[in-house]
Amino acid sequence: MDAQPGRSVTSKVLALLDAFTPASPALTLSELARRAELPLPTASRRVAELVAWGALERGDDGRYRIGLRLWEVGSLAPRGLGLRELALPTMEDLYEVTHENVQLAVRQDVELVFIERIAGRHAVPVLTRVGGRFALHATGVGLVLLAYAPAEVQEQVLAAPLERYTPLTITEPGRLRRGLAEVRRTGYAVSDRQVTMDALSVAAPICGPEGSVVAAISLVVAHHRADPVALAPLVQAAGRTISRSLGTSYGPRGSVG
Amino acid sequence: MDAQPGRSVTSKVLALLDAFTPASPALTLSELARRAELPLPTASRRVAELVAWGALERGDDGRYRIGLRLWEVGSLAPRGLGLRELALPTMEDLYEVTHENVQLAVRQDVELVFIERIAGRHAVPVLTRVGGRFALHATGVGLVLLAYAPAEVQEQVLAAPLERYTPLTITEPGRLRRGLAEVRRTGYAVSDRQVTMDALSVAAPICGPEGSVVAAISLVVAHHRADPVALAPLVQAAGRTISRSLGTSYGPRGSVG
DNA sequence: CACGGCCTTTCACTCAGTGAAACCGGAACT
DNA sequence: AGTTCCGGTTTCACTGAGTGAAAGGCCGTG
Repeated sequence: MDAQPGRSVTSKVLALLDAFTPASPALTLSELARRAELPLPTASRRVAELVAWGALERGDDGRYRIGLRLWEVGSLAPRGLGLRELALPTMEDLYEVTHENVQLAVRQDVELVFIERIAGRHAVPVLTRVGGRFALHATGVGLVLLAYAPAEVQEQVLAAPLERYTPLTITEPGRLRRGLAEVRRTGYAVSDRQVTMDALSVAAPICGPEGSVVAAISLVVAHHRADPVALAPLVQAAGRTISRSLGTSYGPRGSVG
Repeated sequence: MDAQPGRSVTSKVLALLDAFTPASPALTLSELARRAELPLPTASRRVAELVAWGALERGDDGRYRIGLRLWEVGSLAPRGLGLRELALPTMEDLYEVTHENVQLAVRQDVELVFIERIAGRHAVPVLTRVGGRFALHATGVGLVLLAYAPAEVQEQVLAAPLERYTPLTITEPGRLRRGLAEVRRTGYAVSDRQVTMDALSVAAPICGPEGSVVAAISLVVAHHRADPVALAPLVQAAGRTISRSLGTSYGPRGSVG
C-alpha cells in the first residue's frame, strides 16, 4: 500500500477495466498494471479472477481483452439495450429513406454516449463509435441533449472551457446558450461543421413516458449536400416515433426557459 | 465469513453483477444481496462502489440497474463491437433485400451469444435478445457455430441432454451429428421449427483471417413462407462479405471430419 | 548460457473487509 | 402519536483476504 493507502479492492478491479480504451483494447498484464497503478502481482491476481469470470479474455498473443461476458452484462443496461432495441427499426427506416448516417445517443453526466449508429456505406465517414463518449456542445445529438438537460448540467458545461474541433466550433458560452434556446424553440438542433469540416448533423429529441428527453437521434450528412431545413422534419418524425414506442405522448418539456 | 469462507471480494462484486438477468434487470439491494448470497451490509458497501464508478445505477424507484458505464466498457469486447461494427452494413443489405430478421451470433463455450439483430417490422417476432445466450443445437446460427467448433466442444454438447423446444427439435445425438456433417458439407445450416413452431432459420458461417469460423449470420423467416434453398445463397453471400471485411480468403476449415 | 522481458508464486505482515447489532426513516397499521 | 414493519446504512471490534518485496519459472534472443 504505497500509491493510495486504503484503496479498495473493488476500485482496483474497476481500475483494471478502465485501463481498456477504444485506442488500446488489448493490453499485456504489465500495461494493465501500469494503467491501473497497481503492483504487478496484485494486477496478476485480480486479472486472473476477472478472466475466470469472463470479464476479460486472454488472447493467443497473451494480451488481455474485454470479454464477451462483460458485454453481455452491459447489454442489460436499460438505457443501452432497451432504447437501442426500440429505436433500431425506426433508425433503419430513416436510413432507408436517406441512406445517410443515423445516430442515437444519450447523455451521461456532462457528456454523451453513442448507443447505436447506422453507418451508411456511401455516407460521410463519421469518427464516432458506438459505446464512445463525446462532448455535448458540438454534435447535433449533443446540442439536443444539452438543451433539454437539467439546468445544473447546462451551467456546468457552459462554465467549463468548450473544446474546439474545427474553426467553426462554437466555443463562446453566450453563443452556445442562445443556440440551446433556439433548439428548444424549434425542437431540433443543427450542428454545421462543428466537429469536422465536411459533416453536418441534424438532431431531434426522444422523450420518455414522463416527457423528459432521454435520448437524441440524428442524421449526419456531407456538409456540401446538406439541407438542414428539409432533413429536420424527417429526424423529428423519427424521434417522435421512437418516443411513442417508449410510451409517451410527445412533447419535450424543457428545463430552462 | 460464514457462507463460503475465503470468498474473494472480487468474486462478490462479480456475483452482484451476475444477479442481473434479462428477466430481472432492476433489483433492490435486498434482492441483490440474496442473489449474490451476501450479507446486506456487505452488499450495500460493494454496491455503493459500483454505483460510484457507474457499473450500476440507482433508479428513482430505489432499485439498482446495470449502468451505462458497464455497457461502454463491454462495448470494447472485440468479438462484440468489432464484429458487430463490421457486419452491420452487410446485415442491413440483407435486411433491405429480404425484410426478414437478420441475426449475428458467436459461440461462447457451449452456448451462443447474439451479437446483433435486425428485427424486421413485419417479420416473425423472435424471442431472442441481443446479448442473450442460447443453446447451440437448435438455432441456425447455433448449428453453424457447432459444426465448425473444436471437437471437444461438439462432444461436450452431444454428450449432454439436448433440450427440446418444439416437438421437432432434434434431441438425439446421432441425428444432430449427421446434421452437423451436412452443415459442413453444404456450408449452411437450416433450422426448421426447432425453436418455435412458426419460425425457420438459415445460417452461414463467418470466418476470421486464419480461416476459423468466428461467427454466424442467419435469416429467420416464417416457416410457412420459407424456401431455405433459395435463401441459403443470400445468407452465404452475406457471410462471405463479412468474412472478407475481416480480412480473410473465404473457406471455413472444419475441425471434425 | 547469460540476459531481459514478462508473468506467477511464496511468505510474513497488516489493514481492508467483515458481519452482528444498532441505527435511521418512511410507510402502513392501530 | 404510537407501534411495528421494511429496506437500507452505519458502528465497531475482529480477522483473514489482500498485499508487495523477493524469489522463481519461462520463454525468446544475443
